[in-house]
Amino acid sequence: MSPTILNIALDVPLNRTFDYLAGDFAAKNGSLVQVGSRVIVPFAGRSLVGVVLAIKQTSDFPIEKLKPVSHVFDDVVFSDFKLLQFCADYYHYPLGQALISALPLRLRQLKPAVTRKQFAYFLLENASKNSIPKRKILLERMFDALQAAPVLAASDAILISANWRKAISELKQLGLVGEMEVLALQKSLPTNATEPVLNDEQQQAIQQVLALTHTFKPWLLHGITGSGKTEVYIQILRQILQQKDAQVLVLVPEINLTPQLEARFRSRLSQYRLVTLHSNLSESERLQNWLAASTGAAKIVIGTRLSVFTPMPHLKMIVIDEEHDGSYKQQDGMRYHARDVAMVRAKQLNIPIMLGSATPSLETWHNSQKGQYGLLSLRQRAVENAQLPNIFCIDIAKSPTENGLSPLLVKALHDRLNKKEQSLLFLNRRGYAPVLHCNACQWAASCTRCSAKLVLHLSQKRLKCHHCGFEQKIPAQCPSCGNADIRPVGQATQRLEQTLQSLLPNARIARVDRDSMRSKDALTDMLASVHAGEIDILVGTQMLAKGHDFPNLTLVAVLDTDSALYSPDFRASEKLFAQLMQVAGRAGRASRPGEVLIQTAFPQHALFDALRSQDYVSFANAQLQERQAMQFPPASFFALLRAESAKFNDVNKFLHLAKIAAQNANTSNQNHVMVYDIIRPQMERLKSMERGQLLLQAGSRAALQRLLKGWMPEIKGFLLANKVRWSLDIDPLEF
DNA sequence: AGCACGCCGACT
DNA sequence: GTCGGCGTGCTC
Repeated sequence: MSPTILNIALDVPLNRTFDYLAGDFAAKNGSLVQVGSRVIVPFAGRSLVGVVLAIKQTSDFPIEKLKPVSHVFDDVVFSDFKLLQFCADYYHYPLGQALISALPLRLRQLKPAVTRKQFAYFLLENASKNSIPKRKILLERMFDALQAAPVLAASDAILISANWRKAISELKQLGLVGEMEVLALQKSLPTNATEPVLNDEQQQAIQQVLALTHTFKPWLLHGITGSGKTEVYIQILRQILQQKDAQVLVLVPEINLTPQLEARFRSRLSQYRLVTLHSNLSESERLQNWLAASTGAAKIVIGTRLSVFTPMPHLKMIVIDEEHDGSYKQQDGMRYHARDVAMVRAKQLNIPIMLGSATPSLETWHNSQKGQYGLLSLRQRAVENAQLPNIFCIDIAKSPTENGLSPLLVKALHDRLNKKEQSLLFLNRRGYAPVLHCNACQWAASCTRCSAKLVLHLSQKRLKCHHCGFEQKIPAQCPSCGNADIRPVGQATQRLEQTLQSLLPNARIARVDRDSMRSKDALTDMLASVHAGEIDILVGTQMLAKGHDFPNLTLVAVLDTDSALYSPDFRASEKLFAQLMQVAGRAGRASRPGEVLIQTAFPQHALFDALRSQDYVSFANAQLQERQAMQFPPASFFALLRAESAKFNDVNKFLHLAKIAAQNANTSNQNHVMVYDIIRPQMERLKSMERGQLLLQAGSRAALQRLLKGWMPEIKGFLLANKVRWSLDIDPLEF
């Protein structure tokens, strides 16, 4: 009788899978090993975790050389390979690596996944606080908490003390506390489900989507900030979830998974078990939630990009909020785009998918214009009385800035201060000044490891590289010529804060950037004090652009946009427009009209025209025409081969070989793939690595993929392929 | 990727 | 004499 052979995917950078003997783990009566089982196998002298792809009787490899698997776990069955197989092919990444890295960390380890049961605790009858020994303050505090709440969940107990587990077990030993098992992370939220009144557009959108729920159908929900997109998602999903066992997946950008959003879904869809999957979870929470999704127990999964791969046996709809957001693109390893992967998943499962945005990516807009996606527009603000902000440009040629601020802007800030309204200043650069410059010899402090200038951080009296973390003391004189007159040049948030404080000494100013918001709760605390009206002027970076609503905020100023207007990156205006729309949405969300002031040297730029009228559609259509004329995405498709090494010479040689191979493949396949010259990215050197890249462009995905199919193995065969670090980026966002 | 196997320089 | 440097080559 032929032995049972397991085809297994392993986390190794090889484009193949491996066969093992099932040995003692072969299916007997009940099947012990199944497709999707997690296993441990011996591999090149070590033990690795693998996933069983197939069970079969034959192998292409000599059977006598096959080794038996060392262990088969029964903790998880991950048999949903179709999506990852597609990704492995499309992104040219080894299936095993794609598959294993889609698992929670706990499942990549050589240990069984322990799913700790969750308990809730309660005081036993007649429990008396007097039974607690003296000086056991923690026990007393825990007792008080238990007295206040009927049952205390682990998630509540941890708020009292990190040592809650020990305290609870002591209380149990004292006979004061009992425990009961509860469903993991079933937070009990009060259901204050007041149904908002929907406007016509929202109702129509919901009706249209619900008319086609059992087939693959992509929708673009295009709605300005405050138009009530979330409400549309919720009401659609509520209907979808009424199907038996149905599950839904909601993808959000990294920063958008705020407790508010989670709370809103929880309270409005409280009858369905909801789990989240994002980077702030502990590994054990992530495992619990992932397992809850993969067994079908969790009905709603809200997660960031990686959760697009979460197995969900009864997935019935996918929603992608803020679909244009760059954080959906994985920037290392398998460089997938979660929005695109979600689209494939929806197609494979034959279910609807909805992309929501105020400023859709041009790729998505293009698809909606072609009729491939159904377009649902929300043009009205759902928030009562809310008005669109007025957007003005301040021409810095006519009103020159002093320390980064034009007099017109300062006056506007004064006005708000007098009216006791809040203002927000955006400057996407943290630190004190972006450059430290010598007036005598034009020297500027730069990083030795990166091709970047060091940023001056005056508060810490240090120069820092924002790319590699390099730091040094501020030199007393110019290291190049000895001149003592070296000065900070340009504006960054710390300096802006300082300037504002001296111009407006009575204003209460707060700065929000990565430096000032180091600690875990700093941002939350800051947002609370803004809401409480304790802040007049906020100065901040990107961090402030998203999600936060300040009802009393009536002025938003944007200080430095011009570098993006004429950037070599063809996506720069798309990104800038989206960012400015988002920022503008921060102003005047309540009944007060907002004002947005943009300091620029190019007030006549077409981008600002579209922005002033909040006219995404004409902006997007104009951009699409430009892209069409230039044959840039979405009018064409890119693949980018990146390489880096300590010596640029190696990078160059590697890319040169790759280029020749691509050209040859092109002619022999009669392909029409454009192979560009080797170029260096804007950041030529990063962390002491010299970088280079080779761009391929084609009129269709198929043509590009045809070339890549033969090209990739060829590249892997180059001797230099092991000397330089390289990666392939399909549909790259950054160059 | 790792880890083993392999062939040449300075150490208890 | 051996410990260990990291070059190349294979992993079911």
